[in-house]
Amino acid sequence: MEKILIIEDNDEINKLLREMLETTGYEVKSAFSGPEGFLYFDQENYSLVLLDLMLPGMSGEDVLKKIREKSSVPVIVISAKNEIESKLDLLENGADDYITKPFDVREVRARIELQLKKHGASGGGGNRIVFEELVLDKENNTLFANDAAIPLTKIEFSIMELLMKHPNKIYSKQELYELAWEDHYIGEDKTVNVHISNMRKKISEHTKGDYIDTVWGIGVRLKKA
Amino acid sequence: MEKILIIEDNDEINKLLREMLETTGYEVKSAFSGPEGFLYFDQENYSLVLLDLMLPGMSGEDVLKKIREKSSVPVIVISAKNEIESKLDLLENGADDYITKPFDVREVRARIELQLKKHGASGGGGNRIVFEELVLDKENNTLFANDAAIPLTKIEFSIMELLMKHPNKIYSKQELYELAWEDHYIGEDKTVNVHISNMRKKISEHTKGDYIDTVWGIGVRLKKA
DNA sequence: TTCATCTTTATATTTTCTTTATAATCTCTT
DNA sequence: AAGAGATTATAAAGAAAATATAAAGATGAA
Repeated sequence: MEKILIIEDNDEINKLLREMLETTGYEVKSAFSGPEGFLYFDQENYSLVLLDLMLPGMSGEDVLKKIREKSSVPVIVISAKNEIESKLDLLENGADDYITKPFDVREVRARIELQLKKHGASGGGGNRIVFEELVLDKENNTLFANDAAIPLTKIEFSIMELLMKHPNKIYSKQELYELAWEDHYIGEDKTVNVHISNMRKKISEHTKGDYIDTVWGIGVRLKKA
Repeated sequence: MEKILIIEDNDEINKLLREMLETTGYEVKSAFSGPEGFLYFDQENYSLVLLDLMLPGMSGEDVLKKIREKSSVPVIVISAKNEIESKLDLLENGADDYITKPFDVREVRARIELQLKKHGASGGGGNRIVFEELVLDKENNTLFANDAAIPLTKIEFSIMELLMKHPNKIYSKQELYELAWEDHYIGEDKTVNVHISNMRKKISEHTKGDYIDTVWGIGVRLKKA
């Protein structure tokens, strides 16, 4: 189901949007400040963001900028009429469309559907998997720990993807090898060990523990730090 | 001076738009039927077209189609609310934006200014995409870095356009090949590499870094220098 | 033809992957 | 609880794969 993130500090407007979108069949998350919105954005994989410009904590412009550092998710800016005219370059800086207050909810819905259609067609839906403070971002081939970007190589990414898709599930080295390499297991588990070791090193530079847990004699899994 | 063509059969709305635009400083031509509008369009070079959907003589959709056979001038569609929802694909078929009736004239003005800005403010032609200090100008097949003009070849332009449309998104060489060449991937990535190499050379003559970032084993993307 | 662009070829460079060697850790037995 | 044997960890070297770039050849339009 399409998930939409609303970042809007006005309670009533937030609720209005939320109800309209839920009725239409979207899953909705509401945030009421800039930092809160960005936090949510980081934790889940949204199909679209509705973003107010005047926000407490962090301005909408800054939220947009931070979102754009990681993702090309469609963002529709909401703002007062007089604001928008001076903010035209927002659309050059990453917003996909804008809507002025006061708005008609049907108008909002139409523009959301348009953006979703556009982005769905061009195949640009960046997938993310989240586990605790780790976010695996397919669009960037990058693992984020808190806000630090940890670039992963192709194989590292494949392994991490498996582990994060099913946290706590134990993968044998044979499974990891066959799934990440898409090849048959020849009895060589040394390679897998080296990759895991390298990842641990990278991850623990940015977090307390590395999240990769060895289950002796069985395999590895993703586990709370 | 920017010339705007209004194609709208309702006398009052036409007049309202016309007066607002003239006050704002545009030169305006009013048409009241589909064929009339297209006739005017053919005779002069407009910077933007405001197009009603319900028109006598020829539907707005058809007018848009005929305009698009000749020109990429920005077109903003105006229509009743209930109409627009079923016409979302209009924007995929050539419209650049839409406005629903009843509208606020300031809203119309803002969207017109946005489109003019996007389309390069001059004449009726090309789009511009901006990323950091890079500006890609569709009209001249040219990339501007700061103010230096970097001429791009056709294929170079296609690749750059893709990269700039979704900064940070990683494109595999296969994607680049298929999208820029509009052809199927035969397993030849060497060509793509050569083009990217050539572009890097051109770009870095005028900037600190080239903005093209290689993600080893995955693809390339546009990234902050 | 001539010019510019595109593709191919060949070689250099860079990054990643695997192997090797050695150290550390765990389990199990006594 | 100590030690053997097996398993895993890590660093570093070597092999393999992917990419960069220059230059030659092919293509196609004016």
